[in-house]
Amino acid sequence: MTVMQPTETSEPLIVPVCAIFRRFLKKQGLKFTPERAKILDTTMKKQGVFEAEQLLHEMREAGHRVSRATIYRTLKHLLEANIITEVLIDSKLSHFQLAFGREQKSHLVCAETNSIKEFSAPQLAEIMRRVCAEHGYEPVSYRFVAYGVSPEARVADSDK
Amino acid sequence: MTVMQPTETSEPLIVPVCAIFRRFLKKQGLKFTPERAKILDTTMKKQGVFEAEQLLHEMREAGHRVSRATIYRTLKHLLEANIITEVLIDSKLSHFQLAFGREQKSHLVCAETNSIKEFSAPQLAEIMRRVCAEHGYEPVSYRFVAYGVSPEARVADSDK
DNA sequence: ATCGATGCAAAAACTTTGCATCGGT
DNA sequence: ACCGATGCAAAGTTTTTGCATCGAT
Repeated sequence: MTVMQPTETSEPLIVPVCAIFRRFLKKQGLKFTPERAKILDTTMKKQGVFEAEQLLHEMREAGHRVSRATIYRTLKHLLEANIITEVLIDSKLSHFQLAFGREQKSHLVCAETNSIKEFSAPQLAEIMRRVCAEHGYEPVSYRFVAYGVSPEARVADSDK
Repeated sequence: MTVMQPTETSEPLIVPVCAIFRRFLKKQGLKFTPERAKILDTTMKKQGVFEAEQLLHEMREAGHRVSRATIYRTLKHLLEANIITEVLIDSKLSHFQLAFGREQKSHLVCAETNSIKEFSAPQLAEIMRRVCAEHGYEPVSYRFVAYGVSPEARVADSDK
């Protein structure tokens, strides 16, 4: 699957996410291990969406010895800690993206090629807050994916 | 994926979805079989989101002999025909919901209990159209899920 | 010294596919 | 009659789990 980079580069994180994660773990009575540190580290360098297996392979190529089980287990904690979020791109694969200390990114997916573009729309957070308020919920996060047919796909279509 | 705008009615379905499906199948050179009819039928009676396995078990309990393979294959066609859409509720499971001839429904998910509430927000379609326009995409559909902590979950929390 | 974490491999959960046969069009 | 559809079981993918050992606090 192709992932296009966001057009606007997001500035480096000011927030020490690592400290946030440690605090989260401690609060849950969990431990901060070198494996978790390495996974968080690799995750923080990610642009756009990524998958668990992808992360595993990248880490192994980088020479880090981490098991598949630990990747999955840590990803769950990062999700719980709201450091990453999950996005629905297509069926059956879990796609993650960084969330903490960043503006929430939404995705524009080409309905034909499945290519992914990121975008931001502050209105979305607004809608989340409003809907939560209407139901007495405490807002946490949201996910928005727009599907459309890209110009490239339309060109390809007319070739047929 | 084929393009089909959601209509903006929340009224009961006037459109004979069955005919829509038949037309879709014919256009693709596919056949309308009794199994597909039964699956569509069961699907149309669904409220809220559902899973493939769930559908399979319900159909079997109702005495319909349909194979798991056919369920999955048909669900794909219903997705293609934009009669159902897919929503991300939590990891790893594909959740579907009726889409055709209905206002697009979004979901408010409790971050603690995973309970799901539906809601509508016309602004979302607006955002989809705007983002698509900005990128030269032809709008197809969108998905929005808001996560928050429900009042019930907060009560349960304070019990601890 | 605890008790959670890790790695591994096995298991589970979900989805797809090959193949022989059946049945819409 | 053709060619797609079905059911079944096997295979494929992605994710989880049991268990013995390790290591953070």
